[in-house]
Amino acid sequence: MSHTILDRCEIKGLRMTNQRKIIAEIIENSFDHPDVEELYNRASAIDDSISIATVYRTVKLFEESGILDKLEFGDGRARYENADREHHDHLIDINSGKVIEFVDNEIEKLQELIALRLGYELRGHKLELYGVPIKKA
Amino acid sequence: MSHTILDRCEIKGLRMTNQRKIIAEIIENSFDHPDVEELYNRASAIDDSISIATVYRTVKLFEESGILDKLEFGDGRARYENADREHHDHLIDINSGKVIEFVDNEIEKLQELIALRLGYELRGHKLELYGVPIKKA
DNA sequence: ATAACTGCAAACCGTTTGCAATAAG
DNA sequence: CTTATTGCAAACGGTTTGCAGTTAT
Repeated sequence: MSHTILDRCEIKGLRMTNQRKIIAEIIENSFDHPDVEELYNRASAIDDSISIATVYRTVKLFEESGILDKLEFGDGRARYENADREHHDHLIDINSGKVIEFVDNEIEKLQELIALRLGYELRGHKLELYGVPIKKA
Repeated sequence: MSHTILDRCEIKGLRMTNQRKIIAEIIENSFDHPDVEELYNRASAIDDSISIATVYRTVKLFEESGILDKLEFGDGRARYENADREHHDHLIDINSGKVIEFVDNEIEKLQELIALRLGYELRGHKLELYGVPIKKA
């Protein structure tokens, strides 16, 4: 990991307001997977005038700029994580909703093979294999 | 595929109203991936007194009975397909939203290996590898 | 200075639910 | 006949948006 989220925002030329800096820093230092409301709670603890609309607008902007990845775990809430990270997977405990990150070299290799296999077959569209997100195609 | 959706509903002892029969038959004969509103449109064409609330209640009931699988492609709308089908995957065209079904033996084998690998490591909870749904764990 | 950003509150959209009327067994 | 199911419309929860005021550059 070379640059912070803030760094990368500035490199992209995004106008860095106080609110955006706070949100960037919170995500930078969050190793769980807070949804937007939780981000809003954490941001409010630092600056209680921040609005949830701004949190929504900010994570959307950061995602569109390739700075964050949007995660959808099927519970109706979006989560965002730093896009500049080593590849890893997520396990979702269906009972508790808890998200666990993990890396498994064996699985890593298998995913690599799936991506390769798909990349070979696809052309012309940006596609995603449901379940196994493929970076490009 | 041995039994129709209707058959399996009756085996489960579900009370089969006209509305439910219509919805069951529409899903049985849909080889695209209609969302709930599209199911409602197709059902309305057969019986225009059917309400969208009933469609929602019915697909939920069928899913809870293990008759349908719920698919979430991250566009905010749920889709349902017959649970009694050979394993297959879905490709989502990120530009058009179109869903393409496919089977690839090579990928099939790799998924098998991932499931095996995960099943070996997990215990106690029903878990899902984000991206690669695992039937049990 | 001025264009982009913010907070607020209202709107949005997919989904769920309370209720009185209806239909399945 | 009895209980589950329905249609309707209102409510819900996560997210987006119009607007007037504020802030970064």
